Amino acid sequence: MSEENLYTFENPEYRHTYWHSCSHIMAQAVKRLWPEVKLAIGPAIDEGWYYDLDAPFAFTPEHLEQIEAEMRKICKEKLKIERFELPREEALALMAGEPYKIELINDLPADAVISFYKQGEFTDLCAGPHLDSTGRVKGNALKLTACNAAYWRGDSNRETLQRIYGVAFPKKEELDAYLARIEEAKRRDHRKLGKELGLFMLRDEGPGFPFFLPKGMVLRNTLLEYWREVHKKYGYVEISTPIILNRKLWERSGHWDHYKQNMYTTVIDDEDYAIKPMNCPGGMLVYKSEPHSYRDLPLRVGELGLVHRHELSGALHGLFRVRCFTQDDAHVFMTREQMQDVIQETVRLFDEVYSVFGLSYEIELSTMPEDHIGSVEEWERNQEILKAAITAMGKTFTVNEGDGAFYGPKLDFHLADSLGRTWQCGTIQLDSQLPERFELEYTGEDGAKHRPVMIHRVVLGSIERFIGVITEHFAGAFPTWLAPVQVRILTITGRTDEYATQLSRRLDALGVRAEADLRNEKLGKKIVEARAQKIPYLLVVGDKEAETGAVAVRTLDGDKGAMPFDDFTAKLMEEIKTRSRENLI
RNA sequence: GCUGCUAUAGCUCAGUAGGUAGAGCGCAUCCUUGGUAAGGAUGAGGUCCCCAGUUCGAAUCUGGGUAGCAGCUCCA
Repeated sequence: MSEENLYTFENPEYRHTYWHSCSHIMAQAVKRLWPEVKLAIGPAIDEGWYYDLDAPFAFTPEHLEQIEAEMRKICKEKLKIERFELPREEALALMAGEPYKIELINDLPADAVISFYKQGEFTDLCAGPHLDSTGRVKGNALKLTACNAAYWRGDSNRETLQRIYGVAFPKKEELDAYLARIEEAKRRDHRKLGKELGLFMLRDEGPGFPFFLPKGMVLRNTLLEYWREVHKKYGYVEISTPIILNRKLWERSGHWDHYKQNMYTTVIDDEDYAIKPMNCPGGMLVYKSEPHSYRDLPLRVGELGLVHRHELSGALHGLFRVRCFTQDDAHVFMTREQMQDVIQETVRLFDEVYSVFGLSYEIELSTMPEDHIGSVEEWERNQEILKAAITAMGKTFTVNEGDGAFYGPKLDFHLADSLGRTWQCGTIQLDSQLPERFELEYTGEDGAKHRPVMIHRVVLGSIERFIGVITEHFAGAFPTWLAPVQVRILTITGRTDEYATQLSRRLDALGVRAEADLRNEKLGKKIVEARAQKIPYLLVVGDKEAETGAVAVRTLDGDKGAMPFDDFTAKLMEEIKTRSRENLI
């Protein structure tokens, strides 16, 4: 980066510094207004900053406005921001009234440099860096966006603090653009669209257990039809394993010890059972049900498995976080030599599926967690195989230390939607532990018994979450192949009812999801309602069209004019068949 | 689970200093047959989330639940 660009907002480091200084200005404003408030930490984040505060009252939107006003004053005061360092004892003395800062200082290593930043009457413990003056921040382009709870040091056993979030830009227009983007995201919220489009619902009777409605079910089934097609192509077979299985199985798999807090359990005839939170143990039993040869490997076994997990009530969120969901699971059993090839083949399958939806992704490698089974050497070996496989494909990844499944390391695929937000959907988990626990075997070329290894993998993740993601990604306007209703025929007067019904039947015969709106309503109203339902194709049929066998086509982009019905269907069928994301008409 | 906020018609929301409720959309019926973003009239819909308490009287106040929202923690 050239010298003159260092101090522009495009430079992530400068942006970070700018927001970090904003967090100090906010803390200063809070201390001016309410000196009794204790400061915890206040870093810059991806979009803005926050500061965690311990206040004897709850901050309201009015409080936030007061703080914003004080912040603007501090910007205008153009206070010089200066760094200084202190030995530990003096640092503790300086922060005497701030218990959280004292704790932070006490936790610093003995040889740490303890630095402070001072602006006017306000001084904060901070590693920096910072802007050189509060005057650098444009007071009219900052906004405090929310106030919420956060645990001190992210520990749910410790104090709950109040976290105030803010964001700021060098220009007012940029702040407005940011706020407009937040509004757009709200407009696309799948919970709102799901209700408006009749896709799914949630009831008090089953918190976190979604109901799929007829339209949502069409979407879901269409998605699964595609899933089955792709998996068949990649050599998968499909199975289905029971929802409820005996405790002994879960003890053997390790879930009873490592996952019990999330499992629903029940007693049947005095025996403990668990409702499956994962599909793998059932899959193990299927593998073990018959002998296997090395010639059968890799053996790719898919299962659209319904799992139940007791998630914390506060974690529930529309279809993104539910308590029962269908995983598009699969287990691939293989020899050690096949591991890299299988992983790469799986990534190619992921690429194929995600590209159909126009979703890009980032890969995260999660390594050994504290609560794990298997040796450290085994974990490290498997982590290296995952790294090598994707690196050889020219893909990059970030590392999430200690976030693997209890039985093995994993690659998580975080999908970015059209607003750039990311959601974890796909995952590839490498596992040599379950084959060990279940004593899986195959007969090798040498005639001896060998232990296979396996991957657990999902592409869509949970069908529910994926439907939520694409609902927001497409803002409810699904590509035609996925749309619950693909074509709606709109009549202008009752004179063309018969023609409309006839077209509807012909589309039906072609396998197109079509319906006719014969209601005694104005055309304009029919269009408004069909647009609200995001139906991709509207066919307006009046006397003119009925006479010539034509249809007047309208898409969500507008009026496309009249064309012969057969021309329309030819293009429509092509669009559906190729699963195009663009209208071909 | 934790902190804060919220809960009124199928949906989106008004409202009441405590005296059993309203709009728009939707729905039903009637009139209207209208060419690309909402034609008109009439009508039916509510245990104002649940349970206690205070009160002559609670949808409104208080307490406790439940669910939702924002975030944290946790996660597909």
